Amino acid sequence: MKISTWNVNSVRVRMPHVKDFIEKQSPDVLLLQELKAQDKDIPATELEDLGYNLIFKGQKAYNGVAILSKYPISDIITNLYNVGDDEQARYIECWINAKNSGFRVASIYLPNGNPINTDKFSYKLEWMTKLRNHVEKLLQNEEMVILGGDFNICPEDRDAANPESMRNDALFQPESRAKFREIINLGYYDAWRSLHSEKTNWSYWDYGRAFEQNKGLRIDHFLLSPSAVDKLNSIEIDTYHRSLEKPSDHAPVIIKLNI
DNA sequence: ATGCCGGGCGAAGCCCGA
Repeated sequence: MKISTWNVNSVRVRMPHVKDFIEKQSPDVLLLQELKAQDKDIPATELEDLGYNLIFKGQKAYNGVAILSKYPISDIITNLYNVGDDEQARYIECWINAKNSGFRVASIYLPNGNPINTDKFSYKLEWMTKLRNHVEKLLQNEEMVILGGDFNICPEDRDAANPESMRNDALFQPESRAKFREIINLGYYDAWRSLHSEKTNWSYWDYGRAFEQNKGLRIDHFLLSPSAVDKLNSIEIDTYHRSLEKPSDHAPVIIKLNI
């Protein structure tokens, strides 16, 4: 089972890259973030024609998340808040009816939170509390749970090429990291760290010269429930699709599970 | 280094990202 997450920074602009990625990697499940399109402007038929069932939550200009699956989809959730409370399209979750064993998967676009000392940072922390409370409930069912997406958190200093330049960044604040650890401490495993205790790698590079200088951040994560991490076989970051012309500023992250 | 990128919106310049 191959599952990938990718912040595409506009699904309409990135469609050629998304198609190329699917042709080359053919993931069973693909989680997308930052669609930057309202529902009616999302190229749904085009994506479905690539061989996927599709669910999404769009929003005008900002955010937007989707799940593509080769297997049937059910039990969809599109909001961590009460209905009508959160208009930002940052969360979508479903059950994947895979052949032998199903699993739950979420596509997450966690708020950036910059600049700190503003309501944007407060919103980030509030949103993370909502996420924590929700994913805690998911563990109670003892299902395989796979949380993937752009978490906008560097879990540790070694998850940035230049930690000192990040000290005042919302992605690096002790409060942000503490909230992230709260989720880990519920019993979720950072897939990258589960397989690579020392090795560092980036999933995001700022536009400009950051990619050629390989100065990036590791902020796109897979968090796996105990029964899911038991099946984890590999994780890789697809830098090829960051190297193309007109790329997203994020690279796809790909995990393989023995299911 | 904070927006010098890049994208959306809407038709110029501002909001947002990390």
